[in-house]
Amino acid sequence: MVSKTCEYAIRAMLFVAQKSKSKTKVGVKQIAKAIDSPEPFIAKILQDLGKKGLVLSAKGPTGGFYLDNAGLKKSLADIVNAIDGDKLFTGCGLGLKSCSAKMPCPVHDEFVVVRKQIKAMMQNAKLGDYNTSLELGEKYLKR
Amino acid sequence: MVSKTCEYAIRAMLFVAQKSKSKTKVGVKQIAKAIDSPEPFIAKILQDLGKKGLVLSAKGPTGGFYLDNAGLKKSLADIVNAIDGDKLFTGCGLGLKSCSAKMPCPVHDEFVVVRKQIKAMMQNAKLGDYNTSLELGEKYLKR
DNA sequence: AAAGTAGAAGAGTTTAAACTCTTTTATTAC
DNA sequence: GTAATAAAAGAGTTTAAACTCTTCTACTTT
Repeated sequence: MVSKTCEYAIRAMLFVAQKSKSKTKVGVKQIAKAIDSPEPFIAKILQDLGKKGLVLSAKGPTGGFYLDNAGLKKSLADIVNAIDGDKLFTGCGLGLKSCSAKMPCPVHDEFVVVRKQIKAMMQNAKLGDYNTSLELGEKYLKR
Repeated sequence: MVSKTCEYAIRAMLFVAQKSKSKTKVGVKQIAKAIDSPEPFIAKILQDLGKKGLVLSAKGPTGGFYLDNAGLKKSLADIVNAIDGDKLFTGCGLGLKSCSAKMPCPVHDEFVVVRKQIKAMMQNAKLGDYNTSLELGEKYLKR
């Protein structure tokens, strides 16, 4: 559905979101541990997301990654778009370049419906929405 | 959503299905041309599908791949399952191994809904269902 | 039976995603 | 201002998916 890179990105961002609620910045090491991912790899991903304005960071001691209130309102769709592009939301289900309403692949209509639902679901899911359930230990970011 | 291999597989099978309606067997060369895919690669894929009982084949002159009536009733879900496995239908949206109702990732519930829809859509889409629209040139398998 | 066609099988190459390592630069605490 | 800390940046490696090539085997037509 989404790339592995994107999966790591979402999990990392959900963790950063959780910590940002209490104004805490988190380092790469802490994030990697929390989501069980290769440390240098998640560093790369977060740098990329930082460049694209989806996460804030501070260097030096007490530094780390964090989100402001605007950042907490970003959606999963924003992350997916930043990492994987909009292929998931708009691409053809059978990989055809020119697939469209005018020149549809056999399953075009069916896929349009499903893709719309995926997009809506991901646009509706905001990074800040999961803080409480993560805090309560009802939801997990690793294993 | 599905692997490129799987996209080729579905397109090839839809083409074979179309030709099988008129009891015609089609060779790899013809299939590759019809769906615009690398010929040796689609050969591999079809061999694999043949081994798994999803397509029939005959060697020698006038040979090729074809489907019987049972084969025409196979669904896209069957193809996806044979090539990509059931990851798309049952895997975790964030890549967690142990994600389940008991130990859910943050987006578990949302993904369960969407996956169910994808599965239903693909189970409902049978290989033989598209013969007429392909014949009429309303739907396309390449470009 | 011979010739030609077509799939089967296995090994091999290419490419892109996934992941790692090293060096640099910025910031803060002391 | 110095030392420690943490992210930024770039280059490099590994792995798996995507794709290719060659040889073999089976079948059908003449």
